Amino acid sequence: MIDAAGLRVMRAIADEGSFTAAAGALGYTQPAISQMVRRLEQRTGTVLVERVGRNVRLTAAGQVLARAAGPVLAALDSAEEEVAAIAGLRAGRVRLMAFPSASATLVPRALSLLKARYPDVSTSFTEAEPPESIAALRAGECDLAIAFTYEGTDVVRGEDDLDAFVTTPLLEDDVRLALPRDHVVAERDEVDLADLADESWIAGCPRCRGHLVQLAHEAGFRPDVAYETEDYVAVMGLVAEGLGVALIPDLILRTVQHDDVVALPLTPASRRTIAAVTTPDLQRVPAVAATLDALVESARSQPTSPTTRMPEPAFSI
Amino acid sequence: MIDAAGLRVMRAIADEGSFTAAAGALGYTQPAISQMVRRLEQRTGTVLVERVGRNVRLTAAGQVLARAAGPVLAALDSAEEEVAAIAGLRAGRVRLMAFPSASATLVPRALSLLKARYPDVSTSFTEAEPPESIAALRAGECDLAIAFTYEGTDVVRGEDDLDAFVTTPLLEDDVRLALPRDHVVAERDEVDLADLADESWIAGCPRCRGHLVQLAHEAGFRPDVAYETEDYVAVMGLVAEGLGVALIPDLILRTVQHDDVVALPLTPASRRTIAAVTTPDLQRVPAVAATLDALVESARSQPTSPTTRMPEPAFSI
DNA sequence: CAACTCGATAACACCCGGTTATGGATGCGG
DNA sequence: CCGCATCCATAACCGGGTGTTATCGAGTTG
Repeated sequence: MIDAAGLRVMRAIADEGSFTAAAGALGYTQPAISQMVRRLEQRTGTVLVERVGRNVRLTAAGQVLARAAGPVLAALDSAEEEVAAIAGLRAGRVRLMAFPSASATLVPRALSLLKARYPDVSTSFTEAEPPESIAALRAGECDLAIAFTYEGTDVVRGEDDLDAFVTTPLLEDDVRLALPRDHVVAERDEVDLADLADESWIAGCPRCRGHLVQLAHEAGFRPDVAYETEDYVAVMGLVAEGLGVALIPDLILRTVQHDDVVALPLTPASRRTIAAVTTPDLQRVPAVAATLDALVESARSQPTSPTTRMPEPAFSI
Repeated sequence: MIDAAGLRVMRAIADEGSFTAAAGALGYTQPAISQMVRRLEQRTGTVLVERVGRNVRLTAAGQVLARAAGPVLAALDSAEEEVAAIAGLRAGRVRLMAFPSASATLVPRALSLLKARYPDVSTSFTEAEPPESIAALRAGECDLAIAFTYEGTDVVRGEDDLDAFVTTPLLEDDVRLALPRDHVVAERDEVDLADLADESWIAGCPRCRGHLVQLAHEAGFRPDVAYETEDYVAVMGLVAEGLGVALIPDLILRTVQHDDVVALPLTPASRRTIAAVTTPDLQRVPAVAATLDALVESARSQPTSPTTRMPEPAFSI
C-alpha cells in the first residue's frame, strides 16, 4: 500500500519545506511530488500536508510518514549495498570442494590468487571425491566442485542432467606407471600395461581402481590388486619397497616424490581431465566466477611436465 | 532502485521455497513472481535465486534481500498503522484556541464529548482572543480556533483570504446591557442604548470596546469609558456597585451572575456570532473534524435563554 | 510411463509514476 | 500598489513497471 518512494517523498518535503524544493532534492519535477502526495493522501485516506499559503506543512500523519522514512530507507539502502558488495566482489562466499590431489596444488594457488584480488570474498573448502562433490553441488551445499574424469567418460556421470551443470576443464593430467627403480622395465622410456600383467597392483580411490581395471582389461588382463589406499604417499612407499606397481596421475608426482620410484608414461597414453563443475546459475554469481577464473589461472601456471598439458581451449562459458 | 514489493517477494520465496507457493502466499500468479525476480536480478546485476531442478533456492545475495525484508516491511507496516490510527481517530492531536468566555462553557463540554468518543485523540487548549487565535491558525500553531464576531462584520477580518479559512457557526449570542438593579431603567423589558448616553461605561476586551463604540455611534453618542477590564467578574462587580454600565454577551451571564445586576436586551438587538474557524485542509483531518462535531454538539446543548439561539443551519461543510 | 506440478516465456492490459505546459495564488519588492 | 517571481494544482500525455492469461518444457512421483 505504501512504498519506499512515498516515504522518500514525504521525507524530502519535511526536510525541504516545499514541494518544489523536495522535487529538486529528489531530482523530480514539482508536479511529480504534487501527484505523489495526492496519491498517498487518497491511499491513506488522510491529509498529509497542510497547504498554507504558498508553502506546505506536514500534518501529524504526514510527520509520521516522514519520520518512518529514515529507518526504512536506511535499511533498504544497506540491503542494496550488501547485494552490491556481493555483486562487486567486496563480499560473498564460495564453497569449494575438490578431490585430494587437487587440494594440494590447484586449489591453494587459486585461493591465494582469489584472496589477493578480492580479500573480502570468503571461501570455504572441503575435500571430497568427485561423486560426492557433484552430489553436494546438486544439493546446494557447494558452489564449485573440482572433479576429474578419465578419458572418454564424462566428468558428470548420468547424462540425464546434461546442462544442469557446466564444466570448465582445468588440466589434462597424464596417468603414469609408478614402479620401483630397480624394476626390469624401469629403464624404458614408456611402458605398455600388458607387460605388467603379472605384477601386484596398488590401487587408489575407487574410481582410480576402476580406471586401472578398465585399462588392464583393454590390455587383456585382470590386475591383481594387492593393496588399496587413497594416500598416495603410502602408494609411493609401497612401490618403493617393491610390493607392487601403481598408476599415478602426473599431477600427484608433482608433490609426492620418492627416490626409489620411477614414473613412466603409458602406451597407449592414458589421461584424466580435471575440471571445475558448477551450475549455470552459480557460475553467474560473481564470487563463483572469480573463483573459477582463479582456478583456470592456477591451472595454467602449474609447472607443466612434458606429459601434463593444458586442455583444449576451454569450451567457452 | 529496490522497493518494498521486491523485498516482499524475496521473503515469500524464502519462506515458501518455490515461486508458485510464494505467488499463492502473496495473492499473485506464478509468472508475476518469475518476472519480479528477473527484474530484481537485472537491477542488482546479481543472481538471487538458484534454479535447482523444479524448485528454487536463494543465493547469498537473495538471502540478504530476504533477510532485509523483515525489518523494512515491519517498519512500513507500523508507519501505515500509525497513519491509519490517526485516520481512524485512534490517535491524533488537536490544538484548540478559544477566547475566555467560550473556554468556560462551549469548550469543556466539547472536549469532554470528544474524549468520551475518541479517548486516544489528544487535545491541547490555549486561551486566545480571536485576532491572535486566527494568527496562530495561519501560522500552523493551532488547528481549530473559536472566534466571535459582532453582527455584520466577518469572523475572519481581512477579506483577502476568504476561503483560506472555513468557519462553522456555533452559537448566536445576544449582547445585553448590564446595569445595577436599582438603576432607573432596570425595570424595563428592554432598553435603547441612547437612553444611557450619559452613563459611565465599562468596556471589556479591545474588540468588545470597539463594538460598544460602534453601537453607541449608531445610537448617536460617544460612550464615556471609565473602566476597562477583560475580567467579566470584575465588570459585574463594577456594575453592581453602580460605577457604570456595560455590554455583556449573554453567554457570559450563564456563568457570571450577580444579584445586584440586571441584564436587559437591547433595542435594536445586537448579537455576536461564535464560530469555529479552521482551514479546509485541517478540517479534513479526522481529529479536527471530530472536534468540530463535538463543538457543534456542545453548542447545541447549551442551555438556551430566550435571547441566545442556535445559528442558521450551518453553511454546510 | 503418465500425470502432476513447477518455472519460463510470450502476449497483452492497465495504471503507476514520471514528464511538459499552463494556470492561479501568494508573497515580495520597487 | 502593482508587477514579478515563485509555489502548488491541474491537464494531457507517455513509457514502462507490474500484473494477467495461455502455453510450453522439464522434473518429480506414483
